[in-house]
Amino acid sequence: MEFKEAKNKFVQSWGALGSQWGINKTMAQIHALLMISTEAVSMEDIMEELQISRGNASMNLRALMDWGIVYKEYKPGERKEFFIAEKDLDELAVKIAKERSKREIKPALKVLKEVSTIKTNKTEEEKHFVEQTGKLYDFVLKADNVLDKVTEYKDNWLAKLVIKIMK
Amino acid sequence: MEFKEAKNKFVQSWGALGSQWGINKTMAQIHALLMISTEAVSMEDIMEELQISRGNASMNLRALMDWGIVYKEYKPGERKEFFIAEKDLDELAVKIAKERSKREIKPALKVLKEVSTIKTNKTEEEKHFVEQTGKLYDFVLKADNVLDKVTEYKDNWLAKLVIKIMK
DNA sequence: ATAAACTTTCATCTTTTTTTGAAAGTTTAA
DNA sequence: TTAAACTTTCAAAAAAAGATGAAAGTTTAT
Repeated sequence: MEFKEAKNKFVQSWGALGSQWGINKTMAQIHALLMISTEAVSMEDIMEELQISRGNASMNLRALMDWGIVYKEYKPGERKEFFIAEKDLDELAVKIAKERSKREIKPALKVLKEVSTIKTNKTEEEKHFVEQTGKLYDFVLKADNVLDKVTEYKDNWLAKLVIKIMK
Repeated sequence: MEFKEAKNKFVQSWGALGSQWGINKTMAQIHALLMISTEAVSMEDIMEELQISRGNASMNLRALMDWGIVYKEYKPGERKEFFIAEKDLDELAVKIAKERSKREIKPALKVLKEVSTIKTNKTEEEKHFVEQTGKLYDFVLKADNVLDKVTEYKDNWLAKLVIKIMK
């Protein structure tokens, strides 16, 4: 396999993986592109490489920056903006974990807490509902705490976790 | 909040959470419905409760069974099929972890291995590509191994993990 | 074997998500 | 200022994903 083919395969696959996890394909592709680039890339080049429109590139780059995993960079003398990805994988994992916790897990926990604490549990059905959603709350809360710990460890959390879990 | 409202809120929220993680909304809603049901539910009742068509119910129930988190149940005397969810959360997590590993992580690893082992790394650009995708391969491989361990522990893996990680 | 009671399939329709591109907005240099 | 060089916004178009429902398929009881 030659370089260009490999590069393309990587970008496409990363995009496909992203969409299976609720991340827009183009966003994941841009991220992939930046991950393997040695230097900051201009919007023009991203558009060219992925064959996407200016608007699309702009919006997805903004989203990546909102996630805190892509940064703007200015080159002296150059008027246009360049983009660079967070390349440290531990840092990347932490950022993503933090963000998904904030955006999705926390709101879900809020709902689970609300619905699992209704007072009117007379029937079997209602008792079971309260019990089941309560268990779910505990479970999701624990899982979220693991994400927090990941954030805390920060450097090489995965390696540390692997060592611990492997006993 | 009364029971019916809480139930509806839970089903809707679970559906929304699902779609943020690449799981079709209706599939997640059916799963939510079955999770909180004391007894097996017929397709008819699912259609009625979620206001969806027969075809939709059929296809999503099939998908849930493919994931191994919903089972068919036959009631004596009754001709129609009833459905019941895996209610043990540890078991549920294990099933999902296993399935996503098989369907998504493993294929991604295959691609990462392929592209990170191309031989023609002459330029800086190519060297960096090989290095970066190689790191990604190691990282994803380790993360996937954690999923395997989760499967191995099976009972109360999350609690055990929490204890270990909290030191 | 027949028919009633169900379930599955899939071409087509609907909804949601993503993309486009041109106008509006912003920044910089002169 | 003005205008060139860029970026952002957003209404409209396109693409992708999901839902429908009726016909085909299956199972069971008689």
